[in-house]
Amino acid sequence: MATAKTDSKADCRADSRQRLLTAARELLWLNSFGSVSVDDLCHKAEVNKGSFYHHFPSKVELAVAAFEAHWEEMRPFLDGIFSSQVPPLERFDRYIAATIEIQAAKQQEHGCVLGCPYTTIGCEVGAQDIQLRAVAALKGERTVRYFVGAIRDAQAQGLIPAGDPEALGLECQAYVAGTAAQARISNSLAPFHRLSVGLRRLLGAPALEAA
Amino acid sequence: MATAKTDSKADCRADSRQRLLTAARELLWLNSFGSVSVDDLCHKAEVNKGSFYHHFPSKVELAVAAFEAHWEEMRPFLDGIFSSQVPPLERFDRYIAATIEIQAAKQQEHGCVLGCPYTTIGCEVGAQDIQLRAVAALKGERTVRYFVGAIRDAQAQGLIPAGDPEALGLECQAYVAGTAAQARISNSLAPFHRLSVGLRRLLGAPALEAA
DNA sequence: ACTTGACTTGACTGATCAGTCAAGGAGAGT
DNA sequence: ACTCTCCTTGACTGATCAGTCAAGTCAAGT
Repeated sequence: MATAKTDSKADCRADSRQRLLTAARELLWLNSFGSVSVDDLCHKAEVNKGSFYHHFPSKVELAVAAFEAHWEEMRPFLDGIFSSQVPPLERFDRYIAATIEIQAAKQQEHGCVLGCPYTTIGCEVGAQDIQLRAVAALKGERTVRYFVGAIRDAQAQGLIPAGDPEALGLECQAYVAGTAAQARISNSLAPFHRLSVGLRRLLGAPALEAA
Repeated sequence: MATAKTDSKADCRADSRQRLLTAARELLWLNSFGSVSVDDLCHKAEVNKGSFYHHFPSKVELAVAAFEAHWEEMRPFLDGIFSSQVPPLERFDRYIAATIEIQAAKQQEHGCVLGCPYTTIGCEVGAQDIQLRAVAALKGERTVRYFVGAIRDAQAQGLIPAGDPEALGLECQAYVAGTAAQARISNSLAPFHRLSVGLRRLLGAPALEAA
C-alpha cells in the first residue's frame, strides 16, 4: 500500500516531464514545429504551463530533448538491424521493412502518412533555429553512419562495386529522406515500397531475382 | 508626360499584387510557411493589410498563387532543359547544373542553402492544409513528368537498362528532393554535387569516365 | 461634371502566442 | 515537527496573430 501510494504520487508528479516528451514526439511528428503551440503540448501531456517551463526553458528545448529521447529509444533497435552479424544488403532490407511497418502503423493511427520528423522539422526551421537544425543534421549523420558501415561490408564482400562509402552513404540517406518526404506530401506509402529496388540500384547491387 | 504619370500611378497601384507574389516567394523559400506572417509579407511587399486581403482571401491562397506563378515562370526554362532535342542523360546533367546554379545564388544572397521550397512547405503542412500539400504534390508530379520522358528516351536509345519509367522517375524525384532537404539541413551545397554521379547510378547508367 | 468600381489606407477586433510569476503542495532528510 | 527542495497550479503579461472594416483615392467610362 505504502509503495503503491508513493508510486502513484510519483507517477502523477515526476512523469509530467516524460509525458511532455511523449506529447512532443507525437504532435511534432504529425504536425509541424511552428503549428504546435506550447499550450497544445501542455494540453496533450495534461500538464500546466508552469510545469512545462519548470522542465524545459522553451519549446525548442523540449523538441530537442524529445528527439534525443526518441533516438536513444530507437538506437538498440537500429543497432540490431545494422549488426555486423546481418548480411550487408539484408541490413538495408530490414531497415526498409521496419520503416514501412512504422509508417503503416502511424498511417493507421492518424489517417495520413507522416514521413520522417527529423527531415520535416529540419527543413522547416532551416536557418531560423540552429539548435533544431543541428538535431536534424545529427539524425542524418547517424543514419549515414549505419549506411556507411553496411556499404563497407558489402564492398568488402564484393556484393557491390567499389566506391567512396561515405559519399554512397550520403546518397542513400538523401534517397531515403526524399522518399519519406514524397510519402508525406503524396500521403501514400507507395514511395516506401519503391525503396528496396531503388536503393539496390543506387548501391550498384545486382537486381533481386523475381521470386 | 501623361503616359509616364499614368504608368507610375499604375505601377504603384496594380503592382501590389505582383509585389505580394514576389515577397511570398522569397520569404516562403527562405523561412517556413508557419513562421512567415501576413504582416511580414505586407511589410516585405510594401503593401497594407487591407490591400493584401483585397487581392488574396488568405495567406494560403497567396502561397498557392505564388507557387503557381513561380512554376509558370520556370516552365519555359525547364522545357528547354528537358527538350527532346537534348540527349536524354544530358537533360539530367543540365537540370542538376541549373539547380546548383540557383542554389548557389540563393546561398550567396541569404548566407544559407535554401533547398526546394515545395518539398519544404509540403512536408511542413503535411495533412494540415490540403491545398498547399496539393501544390507541393503537383510540383513533384510535374518534375516526375520531365524525368519520365528523359528516362523513356534513354531506355529507347539503350543508354540505360529497361524498366518501369514511371517508377524510376519517382525514385529519381525522391532522390533529388532528399538531396535538397539534406542540403538545407546541413546548410551545404555538397549534397547537390553528389547528384550527378548518384542519379546516373540510380538510373543504372554506366558511370562517367574520369575526364 | 458625374458615376462607377477597382484599389488603398490604417485602425481595429478577438484569438492565440511564448513566457512569467507568486503561491502552494508534498516527499525526503533531520 | 521542521525545513528544504522539487514540482505544480493557474492566472497573468505583452506581443503577435489572421482577418475585418469604413473611409477614402484615383482612373476610366459616359
